[in-house]
Amino acid sequence: MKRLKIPDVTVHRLSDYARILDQFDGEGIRIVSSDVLAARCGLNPAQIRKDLAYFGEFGVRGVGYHVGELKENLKGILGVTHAWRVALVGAGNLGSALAAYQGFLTHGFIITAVFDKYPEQAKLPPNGRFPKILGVDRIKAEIRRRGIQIGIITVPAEAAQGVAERLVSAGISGILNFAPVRLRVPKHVKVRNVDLGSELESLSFFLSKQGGAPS
Amino acid sequence: MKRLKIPDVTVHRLSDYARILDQFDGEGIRIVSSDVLAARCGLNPAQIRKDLAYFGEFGVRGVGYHVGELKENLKGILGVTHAWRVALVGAGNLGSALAAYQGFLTHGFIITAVFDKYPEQAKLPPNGRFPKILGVDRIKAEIRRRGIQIGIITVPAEAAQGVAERLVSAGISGILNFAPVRLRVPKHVKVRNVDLGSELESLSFFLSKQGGAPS
DNA sequence: TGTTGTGAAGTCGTTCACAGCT
DNA sequence: AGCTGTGAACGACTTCACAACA
Repeated sequence: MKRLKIPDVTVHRLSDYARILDQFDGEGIRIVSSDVLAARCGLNPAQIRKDLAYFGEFGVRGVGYHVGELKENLKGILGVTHAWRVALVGAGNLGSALAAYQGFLTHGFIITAVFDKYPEQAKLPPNGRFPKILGVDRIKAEIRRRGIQIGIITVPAEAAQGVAERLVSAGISGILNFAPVRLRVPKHVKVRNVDLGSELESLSFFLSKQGGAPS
Repeated sequence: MKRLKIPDVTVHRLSDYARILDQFDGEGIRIVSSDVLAARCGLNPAQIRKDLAYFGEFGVRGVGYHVGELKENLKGILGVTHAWRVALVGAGNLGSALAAYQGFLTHGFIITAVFDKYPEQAKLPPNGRFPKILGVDRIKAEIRRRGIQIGIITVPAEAAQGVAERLVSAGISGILNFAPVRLRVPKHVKVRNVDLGSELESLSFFLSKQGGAPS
């Protein structure tokens, strides 16, 4: 086992592996080879072995990997053996949807607080299982009080940097940012950007090249 | 101007450049150097020059780039000089929010049709500006009739592959996929995946390494 | 025998450094 | 003099190919 910087792409693939192993597990498959796993991910088998090699030796030569065992190992590596508490800032359309979106729960992330600049005006999630929406001025206090570790930013671009600073000063060091801006944060803070506009523009680019010009 | 394969990362950066040039434009800045632009993006200046060099020579040596001109050029390259018509499949929490989300419009993407397996049960967007939700069985006919070019998939993982196939058979060749599965599509079809769970797991990984273990 | 784990080779994207223009 | 455009150097990630081994 080596102590190296892990490439971002590797971490993302680890997520994929874990999800696919879950499926195999559900199908009653006990052992997989890197070949089979690679086919399911659309990757080269050596890629998988190299990714895993960053963290140890999980396979059995001549046999393959034990599905359940590898899955548990991956969960441990990803840090999702226990749930993380998440704060969501910006309860507009997108933010409210994420708060209501079940998808996160299965991955071990619990939205524990929701903040908005105008808590009264915020669009409420369709069901009532979510915490009351609080003003952004309460970010620092509530995040500390509730032991929240991850922040999701779904405010307009202009407000994103300010929110990021509040989150950081509240002690958060992981941010999932949906605003189309590059946040400036201390280097101990990890930011992942999700820019839906940019994703669509990327599709637009490829479609244009193929002659499928827009209306 | 060369005819090469453009790296995906380059296309994404072009989006960034276009957005930042828009900001400069708004600030009344007429000329930028690759240095200034790079600083704003957090990149190396040579990176920007290389990215642009895939498509032509847009700058003036000894001077820099004309903001408005470069911006228009980038929009042309990205294919966003005219609006694209988009279909959204899956009107659950996430899908409804995207339908209601204004962010796309500014980028020149118009959600022209929304489909769901159970159109009556689907959560309606908060405002009434959006098309009636149609059954997934009408995908092919409606997409063709309305000349839709891009599909967004926000259905559960199990349903995503089937939806992708319907979209492709309707003639769509660009898909933005929010379901956590690798879609199998013909190679003329471009798929961009947005996996929110995986993004959070990636944050989880980095937080765990830093000792900020979850609850 | 079959499949892992891994050094070496290969590929692709980034950064350097400077020639070429304005 | 200053900044772009670009070949060459570099670095990072991927794939190959095979030794190690159950």
